[in-house]
Amino acid sequence: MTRARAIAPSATPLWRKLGSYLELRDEEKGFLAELERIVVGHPPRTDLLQQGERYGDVRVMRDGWAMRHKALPDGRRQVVNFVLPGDIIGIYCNLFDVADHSVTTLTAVTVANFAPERVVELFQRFPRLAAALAWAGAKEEAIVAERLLSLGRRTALERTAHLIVELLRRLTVVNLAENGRFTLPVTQEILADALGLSIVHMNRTLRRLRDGGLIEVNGQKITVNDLRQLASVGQFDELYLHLIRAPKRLDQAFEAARGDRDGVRLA
Amino acid sequence: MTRARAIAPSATPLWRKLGSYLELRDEEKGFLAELERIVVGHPPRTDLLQQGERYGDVRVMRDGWAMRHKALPDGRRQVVNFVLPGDIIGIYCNLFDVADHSVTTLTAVTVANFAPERVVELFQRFPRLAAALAWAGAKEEAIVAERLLSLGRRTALERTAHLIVELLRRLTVVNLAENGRFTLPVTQEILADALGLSIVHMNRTLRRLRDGGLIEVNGQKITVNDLRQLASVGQFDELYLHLIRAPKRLDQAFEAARGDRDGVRLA
DNA sequence: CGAAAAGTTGATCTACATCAACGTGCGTGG
DNA sequence: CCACGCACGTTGATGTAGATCAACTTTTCG
Repeated sequence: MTRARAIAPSATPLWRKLGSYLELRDEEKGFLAELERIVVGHPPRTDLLQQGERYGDVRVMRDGWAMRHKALPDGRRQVVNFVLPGDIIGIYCNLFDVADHSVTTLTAVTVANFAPERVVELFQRFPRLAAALAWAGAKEEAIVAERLLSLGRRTALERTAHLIVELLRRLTVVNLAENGRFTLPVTQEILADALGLSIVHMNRTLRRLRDGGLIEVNGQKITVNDLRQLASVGQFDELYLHLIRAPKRLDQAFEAARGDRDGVRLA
Repeated sequence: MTRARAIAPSATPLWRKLGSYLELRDEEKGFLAELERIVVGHPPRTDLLQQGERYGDVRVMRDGWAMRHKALPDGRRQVVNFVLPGDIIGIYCNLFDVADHSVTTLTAVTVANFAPERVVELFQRFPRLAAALAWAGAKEEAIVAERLLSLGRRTALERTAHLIVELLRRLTVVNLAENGRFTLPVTQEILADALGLSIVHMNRTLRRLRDGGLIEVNGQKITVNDLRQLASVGQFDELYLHLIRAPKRLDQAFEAARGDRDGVRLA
């Protein structure tokens, strides 16, 4: 852990993410800025959270990649999801005491830390933010459920194609990919652990996609050459990503509710 | 769908679930009772929600079993989780428009329905309930993540043992199991779809557990004879279930926050 | 520049899938 | 009341996707 410092309030990834669900008000912006006041850097391959240990502060990813993973006693490991800027680590930790998973950085990373009590405060004072966070959580679950479908019912080739398309879509939304090209700061071993494959088979599967001309890989750069075909191989249906077609949807919901409220109560 | 009727407010599974996180206040109880006012019955093997279709009302499971599942275009299917009394279906549906999964009843079922707008109202008026629901959602995600670990890294035998132990633990908490004995209203095909196995291999795997004397099966009744060993085979570590050791934990969190509030704000 | 980490490839093995057949209980209609 | 059909369970034979083992190359990095 390095460099703890205060920063001026400004648009952060979390801010932008929540801002895509609802028009943030000044007091909400202020609260978020305050939550993200303390920023800390961590080098690659550092544990931000360890399975079996107590939760500490809540963390907001500001920059870099991490992975959420679980391990069996004998060392077998499953990567549950990748943590991208704007994602939150351990938001409900005042309720769980011991972590059932680890979070490890993949790149150098900066995260904001705040005390778990602030979450309670947030629920009390900023219901709109609370709803937005709950929504973000639901979206994450949808991604994990889709990965479950992959591991349960897709072949190695399909899984791999699917994951690459998913990452491309997610990264494009946050401007971390363009022209089908993005950085995947991950070894084949980690990829294998995300897809439930052996390293060797992971390697061969990537090779098949490369040989088929669907993707190009050099170093950690991946380029998707034929998105249409890759998505088709992976049976990719982006329903589950719930990318927002009607932005500020939450805003509308809250507006509507405000109108209804007194008329409907205990009807 | 049959029998829509109003019922007198009383302890429902949802009520009991949230009540284990915090001491419900009268107005909170009132609101919950109102949410669950309209109760509807459905026969077994009915879709409560269909992948690809619009969400309708929010539903609270009151009685019976259902499953949450996703399908690939070619028919391959993955059961994501089992839905038990007290679980909520589609709680954030005012935010997603199209369902990325289906929910199908396994037994005859009664569910309560309410309009998605009520969720917004709940966030505005009852922050403690909102937090409790968010927590419940996080617990569900933990279960899905653990299943992901199973499909990715556990063998068929381990997965199966793990799932049986998990169900036993979850059902025991809500008094739906005793002495290691419970009803699993599920065909081997559905079990296979939950564990990412073929029907045939599911059958053989169950047989191995039976032959080993770890479980007994007749009809839909499962009896766990040797929980210790079954848990060991499944590498079961109940961390992820987050069964409550410190009940009313949320209560404490809210109490603490109330004290802090003014002193800390914008410190 | 040297060592460790990561990637690659071939040979072999195996857990699980697929195919095929048959048994069993049960609801329904003749 | 029987029989027919159908859903579900069971078991054996065989096929295969992906694991494991082993060796080697390339890249990374101190």
